[in-house]
Amino acid sequence: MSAQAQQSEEEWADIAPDAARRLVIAAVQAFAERGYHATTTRDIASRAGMSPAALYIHYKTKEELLYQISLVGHRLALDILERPALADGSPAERLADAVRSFVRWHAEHHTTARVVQYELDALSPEHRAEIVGMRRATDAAVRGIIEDGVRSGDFDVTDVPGTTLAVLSLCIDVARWFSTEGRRGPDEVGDSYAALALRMVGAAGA
Amino acid sequence: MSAQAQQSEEEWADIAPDAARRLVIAAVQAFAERGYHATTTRDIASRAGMSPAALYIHYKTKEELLYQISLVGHRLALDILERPALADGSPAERLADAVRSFVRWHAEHHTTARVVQYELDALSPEHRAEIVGMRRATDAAVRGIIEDGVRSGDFDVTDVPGTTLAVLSLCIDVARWFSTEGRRGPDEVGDSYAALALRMVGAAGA
DNA sequence: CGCGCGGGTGAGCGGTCGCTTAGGCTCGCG
DNA sequence: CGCGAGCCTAAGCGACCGCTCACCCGCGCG
Repeated sequence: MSAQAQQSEEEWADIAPDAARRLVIAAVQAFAERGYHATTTRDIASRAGMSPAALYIHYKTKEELLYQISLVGHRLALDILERPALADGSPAERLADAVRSFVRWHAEHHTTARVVQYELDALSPEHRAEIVGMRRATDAAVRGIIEDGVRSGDFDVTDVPGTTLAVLSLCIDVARWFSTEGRRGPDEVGDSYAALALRMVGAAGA
Repeated sequence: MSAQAQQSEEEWADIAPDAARRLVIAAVQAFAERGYHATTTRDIASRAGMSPAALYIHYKTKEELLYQISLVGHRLALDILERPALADGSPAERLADAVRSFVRWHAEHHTTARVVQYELDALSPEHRAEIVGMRRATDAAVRGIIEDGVRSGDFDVTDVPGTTLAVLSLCIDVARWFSTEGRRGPDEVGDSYAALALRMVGAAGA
């Protein structure tokens, strides 16, 4: 099994049965490559090694596949950001931690992240509303760290919501441009972005 | 005429005849709202107030409409960035200028910018290659300013290409999240982002 | 006046889409 | 052994897609 395929298997390990997992993995690849609307259910099924009809045994619609991907992805993103948000340590350490791991995830899983971050509008209104709620939580996690830093005097930020948005925006956009062919790997980009984020909040000595 | 419509008219003023311009404006709105693949030629034509067949009098295919939009948009983006890149003044002034006006354009014309920045993959391979070439030029413009700043000692940057990418990435992502309903207008976001960019390059006193 | 031409229409073609239906195979289990 | 549950397929339905065709209208001009 290729390293890529191995990684996909781990990422979606808790989806059963096997055929449903293969469909999700196939859908992530297809959606990331061509976008949700340009992907056909026939393409997803054939990537997963089955007939077009088999997809509908495991998922009611194509949109439900996207929802599944979006839900798991956002849950993971929220986990990644809330760990440093609730941790001990200086605001600078926690912000650096949050940005580093969030960026590393966007780089390492950039196919999944691309679907999660850029295909939101293809969700049904109900599913979309649910996901938007989770995104508010990720925003609150980062904003909390920055507020702590401002309160303690470690950060110098006048517009906290605006800076929060900018930091998150910078991280999310990694999914758009990151390529495994590029000069830097996920770890390098994560470290570099953690330093950039500290500069953006005016952390002393950054 | 609404302020929005007025702005669209100005943005595409040099496209003639009138019907072709109306089609471009309709296509930009439709592509931005639903994405290229989810937009039908019938929808574009009806927004422009004509029959589905009329579209093909002015454009050979739906993709040619996207190409037209992408080409004009990228030309404008390149203009905006190259003016401060080639101007006199300190690197800090020039970088702030470039980021401020680039961000302002992405906010003010966020519907156009969304199409220009996020529908690249829907272009034909030939058209895509041409646009990618223009994007390399925009990257070079910003990199030039940062290199000048590093050389003069005004900036403190170890990874110039990486930082260039991050600054551009931050600006481009404005098109994704900016909304006219939001708290800040294009000018406020532009000023705020210019300051953030100066911090990212470690400009003295930023 | 008649006539060509640029810009328009209604109808529709060939193809593909998301999804359904009818049926078949392969197990574990009483 | 029989038989139901779970998983899968071949075939195809109805809708809708990008795009084309045959035809029409108003206007400038010899």
